[in-house]
Amino acid sequence: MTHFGSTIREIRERLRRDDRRYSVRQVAGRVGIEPAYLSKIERGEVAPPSEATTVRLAQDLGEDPDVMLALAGKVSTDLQAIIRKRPRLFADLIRQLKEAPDKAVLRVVREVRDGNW
Amino acid sequence: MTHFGSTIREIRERLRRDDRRYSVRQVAGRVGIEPAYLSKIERGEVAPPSEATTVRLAQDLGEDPDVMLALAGKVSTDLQAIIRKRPRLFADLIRQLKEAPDKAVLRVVREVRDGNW
DNA sequence: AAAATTGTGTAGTATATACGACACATGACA
DNA sequence: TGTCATGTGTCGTATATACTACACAATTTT
Repeated sequence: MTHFGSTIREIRERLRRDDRRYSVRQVAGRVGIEPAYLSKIERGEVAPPSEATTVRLAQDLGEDPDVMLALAGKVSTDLQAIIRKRPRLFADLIRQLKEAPDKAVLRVVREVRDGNW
Repeated sequence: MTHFGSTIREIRERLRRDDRRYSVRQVAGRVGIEPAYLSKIERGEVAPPSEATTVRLAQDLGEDPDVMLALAGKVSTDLQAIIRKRPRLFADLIRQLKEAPDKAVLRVVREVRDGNW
């Protein structure tokens, strides 16, 4: 569950192998947090950071914010806002898709993107 | 935004007109919170309660938990868990459906329910 | 008229969230 | 060999979350 920290650490260390700008200190500096805090996050000594910090961290490491938020046990507030506007509709849809294979979900995504409405 | 409290109050008072069991005290009793707390919630003096309490409250008042959670500014954790398992997929889908009319979303729900996969 | 029920004001609490500041030993490097 | 950067340990804090406990005046019920 505290998969978040170790994942961040792996990604950062991989990037660091050929770019010195990915030390704990430098990443923390760019992301706007204390190095000691990032260190603790990576070792799972503290809970994953806030949504905003997680997103900035994901961006700095070139990762997908939604994926990183998921690892942090969160769902981005903009997605939540969309759901909250039509709760019944989206609740049904999401529960419906719970067991559906990726393929089926992807097909739905494409269908909607191609605007069949 | 603190639409939540007034909505609860209206629903409860409506039910109360022909059922004495829907006083602040009795509802609070069944839901498992202090009457004073429910009173404050209804008047928007405090923030909406936790997810668990909101759901019990919705059930007691015969309302849809997802809708009540939405009014409380929340999205139920079980929906979030589904999203977090496949963040990219669901993030795409939901953002895709943001502007889609209810009709289109409903069609998708039915399509999936009828198991075209 | 007594008893019970109503809603609400006041005050306080326990736990979680989300960090910052500083110091320090170790290792790299020039 | 001195300087600089590295990661991390310790301690503290501000704010939010989610309530409880008690009391009390007003109304309702019996």
